Amino acid sequence: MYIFDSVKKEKREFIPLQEGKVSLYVCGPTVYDDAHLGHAKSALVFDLLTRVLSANALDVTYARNITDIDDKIIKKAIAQKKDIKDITDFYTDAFHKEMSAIGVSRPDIEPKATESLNAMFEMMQKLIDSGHAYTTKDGDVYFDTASDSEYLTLSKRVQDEDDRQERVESSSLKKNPADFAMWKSVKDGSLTYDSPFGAGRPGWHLECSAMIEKHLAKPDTAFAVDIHGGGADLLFPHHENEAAQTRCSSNHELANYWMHNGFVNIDGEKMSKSLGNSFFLKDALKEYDGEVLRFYLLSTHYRSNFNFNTEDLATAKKRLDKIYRLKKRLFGLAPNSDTTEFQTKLLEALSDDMNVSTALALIDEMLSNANETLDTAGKHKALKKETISNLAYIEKLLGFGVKNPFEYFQFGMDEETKSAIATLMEKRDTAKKEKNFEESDRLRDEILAFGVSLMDTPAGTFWEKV
RNA sequence: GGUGCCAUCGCCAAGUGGUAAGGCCGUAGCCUGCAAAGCUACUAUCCCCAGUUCAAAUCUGGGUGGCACCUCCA
Repeated sequence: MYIFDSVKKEKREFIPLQEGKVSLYVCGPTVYDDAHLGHAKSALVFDLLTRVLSANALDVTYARNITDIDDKIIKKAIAQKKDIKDITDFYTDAFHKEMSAIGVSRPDIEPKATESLNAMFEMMQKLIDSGHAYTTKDGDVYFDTASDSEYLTLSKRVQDEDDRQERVESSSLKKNPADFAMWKSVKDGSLTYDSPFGAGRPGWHLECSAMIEKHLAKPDTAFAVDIHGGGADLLFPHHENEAAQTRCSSNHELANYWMHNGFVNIDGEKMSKSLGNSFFLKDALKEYDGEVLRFYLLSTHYRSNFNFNTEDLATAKKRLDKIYRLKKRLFGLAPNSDTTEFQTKLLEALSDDMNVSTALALIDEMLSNANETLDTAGKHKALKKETISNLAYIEKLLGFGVKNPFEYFQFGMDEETKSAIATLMEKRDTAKKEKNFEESDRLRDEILAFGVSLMDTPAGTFWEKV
């Protein structure tokens, strides 16, 4: 298994801290709004990673946090006159449902900020005690970046006087403009959390470091976790700050391997809330099967920037369709348990820093071979079983082709339409048997008008939604 | 301004020193009552310039053009 380490900037062979085991931590969503395609991409990438690691006989412990304490949440709660928990519960639930729709499994551990406060307090106290953090007279707690000689080594930034962090966190009580808040005291009372440092709320970076320490870190290893992942934008300042907190409060560095996934852009522009061009997952799921979105978002290498457009999405669907058509041809057969050469190669491709492109090329090749064999020598039972087993392997490893193939091709069609189509198909069948092709073609046109395509096969006639 | 990434067929996209995977689209053919699906065949020398090397899309230098981060952000 090879992983591109985005801090060392090179592909490295993956060697776990503990033999046979992997700890993976990924920065999850802040639950104050609907998930967009970018959240989906990130979740998908690390979902695939866990599958590939597992297929390499590694026992993966995967944690992804839910940030349910945040200024934006508080702001929304005030604006909508709701409880914070109502908002965070709502979006957490929506997130889970949408992730499930694109085939993303739940992580093994899903810590919430609200449930990790004690771990955060502990870490803060350690940092204060060791001189890496300080309290201001306003009651804020800041991380003292000057106290960490390794600060900025992660993102390889150069500290300059024009540091932009100053612009935003302009508290004059900070020792250094680069210092970041671990605890922000709030005086108004209502929407705060109690702590040994007074009422307030934690800084965003703190929760990840604290959760990792609490849920994943082993005391005697050089790194808290094997792999830490997240979106490319998180490298600085988020991961830099996380790394500093962990480094200064424990005896290990944060992660042995860092993985950052590329961005999803729309029409060449970054999708972001401030630009107002977010494409929400829930909207995409109304129009497309979640698995199509999964296939599309995963079809480009995870580190590349991804430019979303519906034409490419349609192309991705066509490719996924081919998997399902083969599945349809072999429907009802049970797989055998042999490991085929195809499966070995597929895993090999994905084990090379998740080279999905090569994997897809292998799949297309397998699909062609199988179809060709089925066209010419349709009776070969062993070959059919082998193909089914290959398809099952693709399902397991990539999550493609997991649905019933007939239902897959009927995505979004209501029962009324389906039965109307069925009626017309019966009539067409009768006309065909009577060799009344004029009538059968007329009926076909009528069926096609429902936005489906029709295919006559030896096993009968099937329709697919276009 | 600082830092970093990228530039491969009409489109999407692998390949990171040994002579360009795959998909979509297109064309031709097989199959089909006709279609659809499936199958077969055909289509690029890798942004530009210079250099290193027996050999470069792949390394180095210089251009040009995109993009990202430096502020909450997947």
